[in-house]
Parts: sequence; C-alpha cells; structure tokens
Amino acid sequence: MDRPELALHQLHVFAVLAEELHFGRAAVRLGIAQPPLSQQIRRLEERVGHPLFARGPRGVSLTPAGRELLPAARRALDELAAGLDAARRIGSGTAGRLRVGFAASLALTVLPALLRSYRERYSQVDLEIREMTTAPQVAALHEGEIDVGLLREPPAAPDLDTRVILSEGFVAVLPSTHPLAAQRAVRVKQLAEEPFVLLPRAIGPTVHDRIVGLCRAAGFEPAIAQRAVEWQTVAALVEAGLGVSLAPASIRRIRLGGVAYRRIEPGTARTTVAIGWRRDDPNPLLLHFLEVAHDCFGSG
Amino acid sequence: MDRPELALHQLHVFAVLAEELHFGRAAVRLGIAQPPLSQQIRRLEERVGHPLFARGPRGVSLTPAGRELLPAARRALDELAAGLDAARRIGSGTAGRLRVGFAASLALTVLPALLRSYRERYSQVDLEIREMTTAPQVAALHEGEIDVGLLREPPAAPDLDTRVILSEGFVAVLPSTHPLAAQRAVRVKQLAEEPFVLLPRAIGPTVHDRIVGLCRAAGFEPAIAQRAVEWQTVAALVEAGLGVSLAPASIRRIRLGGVAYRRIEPGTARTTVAIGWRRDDPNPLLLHFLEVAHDCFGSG
DNA sequence: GCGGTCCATAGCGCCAGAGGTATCACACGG
DNA sequence: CCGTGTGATACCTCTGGCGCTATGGACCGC
Repeated sequence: MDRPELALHQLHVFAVLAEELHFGRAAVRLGIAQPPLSQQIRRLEERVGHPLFARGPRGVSLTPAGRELLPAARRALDELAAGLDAARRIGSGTAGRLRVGFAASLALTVLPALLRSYRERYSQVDLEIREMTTAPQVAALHEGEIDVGLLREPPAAPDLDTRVILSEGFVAVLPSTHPLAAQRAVRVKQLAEEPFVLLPRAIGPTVHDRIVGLCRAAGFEPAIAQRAVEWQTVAALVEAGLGVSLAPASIRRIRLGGVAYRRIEPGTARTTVAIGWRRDDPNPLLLHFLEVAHDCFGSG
Repeated sequence: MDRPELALHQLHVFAVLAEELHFGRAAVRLGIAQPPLSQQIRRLEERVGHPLFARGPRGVSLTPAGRELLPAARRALDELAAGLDAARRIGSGTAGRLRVGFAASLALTVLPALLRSYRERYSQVDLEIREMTTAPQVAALHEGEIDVGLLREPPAAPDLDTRVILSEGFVAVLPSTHPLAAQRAVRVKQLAEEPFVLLPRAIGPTVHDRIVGLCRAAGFEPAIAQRAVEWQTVAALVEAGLGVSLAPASIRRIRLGGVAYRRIEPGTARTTVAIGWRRDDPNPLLLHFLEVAHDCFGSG
C-alpha cells in the first residue's frame, strides 16, 4: 500500500464545498474564511492533478473528475467516523464482546446475578457465556478462547490473575419433611445412611470431590442414588424425596417449597469461587466486568 | 458531517504496523526510523483515546479497539486510493463517458472512422452515441444531454464552438449499368428524368434540402420514387435499380459492386460536417475527441 | 458605468507535527 | 550476569500548511 497522498481534512472541505457549490457558504459552514477555503481546494486539486470544480460566476459545479472523487471521499470519511466511533466504544468498554466461561455449579447462583448487573450497566456489550469446568477454563483463558472465567477452587496459573469473589460453606439439602430438617444445623455424619443426589463428577469435578471429601472426612462413603446435571434439578430431586445432598451455600438461592437448606457441622469446610483472567489482557471490558463482580460480591 | 479527527497518514502507519506487528519492521517498510513510528502511533492512540496496540517484549498485538479500527482504516485508504485513481483517469481524459450526437447522414461515413480512431486511443472511455438531427443536437448540447455533436451545416450558436471537419461535394449515385455511369462526371440536369432514392426529410433535413436544392437549381423537381432511412440502404436500392440518388461525397465509403459514384457538375455545391461542443466544457475527453477528429480529417 | 457578487491571489504569522539522533527501560536467553 | 532485541522517551530541527487580512479581477444586473 502506498502512502496516502491526500489529507483527510481537504477531503472534508471538498465534500462540504461539493454540497454547497458555493465558496462563501461552504466557508461559513466550515467556520473559516473564504480565501483559506480556496487554498484548500486548490491544494487538493494540485495533488489530484486535475480541477475538481468548474468555477463560474454564479457559483461552482463539479467537474467529471470531481464527481468521481466525491463518493469515494464521502465513503472514506463516513467509514472512518464510524470506525473511530466503534473503536472508541470498544476502547472505553461500553461495547464489544466478552467471552465468559463459568463452572456449572455457578449456573444458577452467582452467574445470573453477575450477568444481570453487568448487562444493566453495559447493555451494548455482547456477552458470550460458555459453560466449562475449571481446568478447560484455565486452558481457554490461555488460548484466548475466553476472556474471563468463573472458577471453583481457582488453581494458581502463571499468566492468570484470579480474585476470589465468594467463599462459602456447605449446606445440607434436605426434603423439608425430613427429620433432620427440624434441626438448625446438621452434622455431616448424620447423612451417612441417606441416599445422595449429586452432580455427575464430570460436570463439576472440583466441587464434586469436595463434597465427597466432606463425607469421607465424616467417616462414610456417600451412596449416590441419583445424578443430575444442574443444581436446580438436584434440589428438585431432593424435594421429590429421592435423597439428600450437600452443596455450596449459594444453592440457597434456589428456593423450592419442599426443600430445606441447613448449615452443616463442622462448618469449617469452605469452597471458593474466583474470577480469573489473563494478567496482560488490556481489554477494558474485562476491567468493567471485574468492577461489577466487585460490586456484586463485596471486596472478597 | 464533523471535521475529521484523524490524519490519513497516521492511519496508513497504523495499517502497516497492524500488518507487521513489529515496530522495527514496520518502520523499515515505511522508510522512517523507529522512534518517529512510535510517536505516530502514540499520537493516533491519543486521538482515538484508547490504546490500539498491546506492546509486548516479543512484538505487539492489536487491542480490541485496534481490531475494530483497522478494517475501517483499510477500507478508507483503499477507497481513497481507488477514487483518486479513477478521478485522475477521468481528469486526464483516459477514462469516463462521452456522449456523442451525430447526424444520420454520417452514420456510415465519418462516424465509424472517427469512433474507431477514438476507441483505439482511449479504450477506457465509455462512448455513448446518439443519433439525432442537427437542431436537436444543438439543443442537447445546450442542455448538457450530449457532450459533442457531429453536425451537418452547423448553425452559429452563442455558447457553442464548432469546427468543420469535412467539406465535401456531392456525387451522383448510379447503378453501375446506368448509361451515365460511363461518364466521369454527371451534370445534375441529366438526372432530371430519373426516379430518385433519398432519405426521408425527417432523418436529415439539412442534407435533404441541399440535395433537393441542387435539383431545383438544375431546373427540375426530383421525382422521389423511394425513401430509405440509411445511406447504406439508399445505395443498395440504387444498386437494385430502383433509381438514382445524389449524396454527399463521403457516401463513396459504402462500396457496393453494382453502384457507381460520379462527380457532379457543377461541382461548386458543398456541404460541411462540423463537430460542435459547449465552449465552456472543461471535460478533457472532449479535447481528446477534438484531437482525434483533427487527426482523422486534417486541419480542415 | 457602477456597485455588488463571487472567487483568486498575495503576503504574513504561527504551530502542529513529522522526522531525525541519542539514550533509556525492560524482558529474555545463554 | 551480561548481551540482545524490543519499544519508549527526550530533545531538537524544520517545514508544510492552515488561517488570517487585504486586495485583485471577472462578471452581472440595474
């Protein structure tokens, strides 16, 4: 590509004059005096190599060469104005596309609140959310496949930054008719003989292993009677009496009439949810997303 | 439309850097040193208001804002390069559109030679030829409907310039078997008893009236036995024995085996063909057309 | 012929910015 | 730990060209 021969400024002047077809009026519209306008046009014509306007005593008219150049000039000006505008919107983070990965265990808890808040503030941003477990999220962040991830138990990765947005305990999920639901807190050991409803391990290996780990720490292997791919379904199955479950506390947001959530004892076990991103990612949308997350979940 | 905020030059620099993704190489391609390139990019980024490149130690990459601006910049640059090129071609008269009016009596004589010569030299010019008699041509020139006209017996019009490209006598058109074809020249009077083949007056009133005038000057009213809208047809009808004709000498270019063209006496009557154009027309195609006409038909 | 309209020309002041050189800061690899 | 390659920074020069005012010159209508 050759160096551009024309100045955009002159093309603008040209376009205005081509509309007015009158040096005086065009100069007024441009906010300059008439002689400078004449100069600009002359300079442009010199660069083009041919006259663009035919000067008459009753105003001016375009020459064929001018008629040919005009649409190109207009398109170029519009193109740039639009492109610049779009670039600025993206640069300022008020528009663009943000690809968000999330762990399945967050699909009905932190994710909706976060996305809703974000959408409210940045309605022009195209959010692309993708469900994936923690390890693939880390890989996808590295590959640039996603811009931000919502991770359970964030691993430390060299090029990634993470911020914990939620640290929560576990709760027992019980049918409200269950005897244990009468207690304010449930000892994990008390669930030893109960059938369990859990997510398949493949969906959320991290949280799955934590839950199974809790049971083992209490001295039993949970008897998994039923699997369900969404926490909502897990809750529904518990409500239907198919079993009990242990889940991160944020599951409380799923409110079902026949389900009771009870603090467990010991309550020391906690699981963290973090937001992760490429440390060197300059994308302003990311910063905004982090801000929104901060506002949503405190200074976690 | 607002004043443009960017300099095309910077967009060019931007586009090159976006291709190379390396300040050093881009600077070489641009033929400048590296620091000025850094400055250009910085200036552009300042105007846009956001970084366009993410600088890394192993080269640079585009930010989302940069990715958004790049296609717009490229399109604008291409647009302008193409538009400028087209405008120059038109300005220099090597491309464009030229609307040519012509009198029917020239359709098979001067017109083809002229157009062929012109097309050879200016192959990119879009020639639009339109058959019309002299008076409408003059009007069409005034209206800007045509750019140049080929006129029989050009009238003097205030805003039009004309140049005679051909001044020719008349010839008798005879079947080659006709007794008069044995003579080298024919007196008009000798045609008094012959049936005539002529164009309808509406097609070429000027030349038609000149021919009828020749007969009257020789003392008779021509008996028009047949009309034909093209001179080629006239010649063919003469060949077929339907009559004789009088025609401008350039009709000789229509070569038919059974037709003889003979000089007439007295040979003083001449008809002129002129090229006409708007005096103030800046169209360079017109100048070229006049040049070609000059070369084709001498400095007449 | 005179004033009005319209564009071109001349000459001037001024500064944004393009380009240069020299040097720095940083990251990475041996 | 030091060389190498990357881009950034500092500082300088110089000029292109933008805009101004004042004036010229062509044309038109009254």
